Amino acid sequence: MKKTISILNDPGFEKKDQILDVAEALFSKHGFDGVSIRSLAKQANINIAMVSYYFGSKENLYIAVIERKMVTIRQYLTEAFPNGGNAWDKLYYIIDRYVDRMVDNRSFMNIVFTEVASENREHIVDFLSKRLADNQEAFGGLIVEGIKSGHFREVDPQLAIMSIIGPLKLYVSNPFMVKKMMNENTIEGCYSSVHRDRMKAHLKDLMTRFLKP
Amino acid sequence: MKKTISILNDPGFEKKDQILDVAEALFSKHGFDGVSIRSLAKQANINIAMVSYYFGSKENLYIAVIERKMVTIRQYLTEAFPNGGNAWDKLYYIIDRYVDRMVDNRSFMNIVFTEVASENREHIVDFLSKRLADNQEAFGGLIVEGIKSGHFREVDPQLAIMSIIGPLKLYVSNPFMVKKMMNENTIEGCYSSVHRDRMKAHLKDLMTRFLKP
DNA sequence: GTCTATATATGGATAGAC
DNA sequence: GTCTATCCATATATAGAC
Repeated sequence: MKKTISILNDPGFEKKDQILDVAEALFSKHGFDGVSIRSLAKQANINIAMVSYYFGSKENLYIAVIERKMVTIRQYLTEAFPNGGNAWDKLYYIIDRYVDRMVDNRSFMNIVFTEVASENREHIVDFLSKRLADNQEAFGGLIVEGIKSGHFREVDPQLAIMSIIGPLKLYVSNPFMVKKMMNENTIEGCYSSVHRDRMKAHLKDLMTRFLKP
Repeated sequence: MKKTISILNDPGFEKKDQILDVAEALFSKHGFDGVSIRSLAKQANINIAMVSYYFGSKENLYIAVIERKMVTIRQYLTEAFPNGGNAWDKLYYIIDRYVDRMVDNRSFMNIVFTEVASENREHIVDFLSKRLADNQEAFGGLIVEGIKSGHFREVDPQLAIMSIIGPLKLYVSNPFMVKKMMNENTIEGCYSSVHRDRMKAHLKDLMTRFLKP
C-alpha cells in the first residue's frame, strides 16, 4: 500500500510516463527519425534535458516506449482460454481479443509494424519480430489444432494467419484509408465500438467461410 | 529512333534514373527521414551536389520517385479487362494482376503505405490517398457489380477490399515476418513465382469462399 | 530534479572553381 | 555537368548553475 502510494506520488514516475505517452504518440505518427527531442519535449511540456536525464538517449527512450507496452501486451497472451469449447469457440474468442488489443494499442502497433518493416535498428527489429512471432504462434497453433480435430478443413496455417492479421493491420494503421472506407470524418470515429464490432464480425465471418470443411 | 538513342545516351537521363532507383530503394527501407542525401549519393555513386542539381531538393527527389512510378502503376489500371467473362472471371483476373503489381513494385508500395500511414507531408499524403482510392474503386466496383448480377452474395464491399489488400500488403511489406512464414532464408526467395502464385491462389480461394452466395 | 548554455555532429543546400 | 568547400539550420547530448 505504502509502495503504491509512493510510486503514484513519485514525481519522476509521473513525468517518465508523461514522456513515454507523448513519445509513443509521436513515434507512431512520424517514425523514430521524424521525431526530435525538441518537439517531443515541447509537446510533453518538459525540458529538453529531461529526456537524457530519465532515459539517457533518444534510442533508449524509444526502447522504453516499446518495453513498457510489451508488459501490457504479454498479459493478453498469457491469459488462459475459456475452458471447454471447440476450435471454433477458441478462434472466435481469440479474434475478438486480438481486435481489441490491436485497436487499443494502435499507436504502439504502428511503431512495431513500421519498425519491423524497416531496416533501421537491427537489434530492435529482431526483438520485436520474435514477439510478433509469438503472437502468430498463438493463431497458428489454434488453426493446426482445429485441422487435426476435424473442425477446420486443411488449409495453410500461415496464409490463414495472414488473412486475419492483414486486414486488421490495415484497419489500425491506415487512418486515411479507413476514414474513407468507414465513411467517418474523424479518426476516433473509425475506432468506435460500432466499427470495432463490425471488424470483429467480419473477421469471424471471413474465417468461418475460409476454414469450414 | 534518333530520339530514343538520344534519350538513352543522354547522361542526364541515365544519372537521374540511377539516382531515382537508389532513392526508391533507400526511402523504402528507411523512410524519408531515415535517408540522408549524403548516404544516398554514396550508394548511387554520384556527388552530393547532383541531387540538388537534378531535383532541387530532397523532398522534390522524393516526389520524383513517386511520380515516376505512378506512370507505370496507372498503366496497369487503364488496361482493359478481358472481354466477356462474369464477375468471378473479372475478380480472379484483377487479383492476379494486383498481386503482380504489388510484388513487382514492393519498394514503391512500401513508400506509399508508410507515407499514407504517417502524418508527415500532408500534400503528399493527400495525393497518394487519392491514387490508392482509385485502386480500391476498381475492386469496389467489381464487387458491387458482382452482387448486383447475383454472382456474389451481399457483403460489405469495403471489408471485402480490406480482405484482399490487407494480406497482400503484409506479404509485400514485412520481409521478416514473411521470411518466417514462407520458410525462406532470403527476401528474394519470398517473392519467387512459387510464393507469388501461392498468394494469388490463396486470395482467390479466400475471396471465392467469402463471396459465393 | 530542473534548467540554461554549449559542445559536437550531422544534414540540406549552394556558391564558385573547373 | 561535376566537384570541393562551406554556410546554416537543426539535432543529440551534456556540463554545470541553481
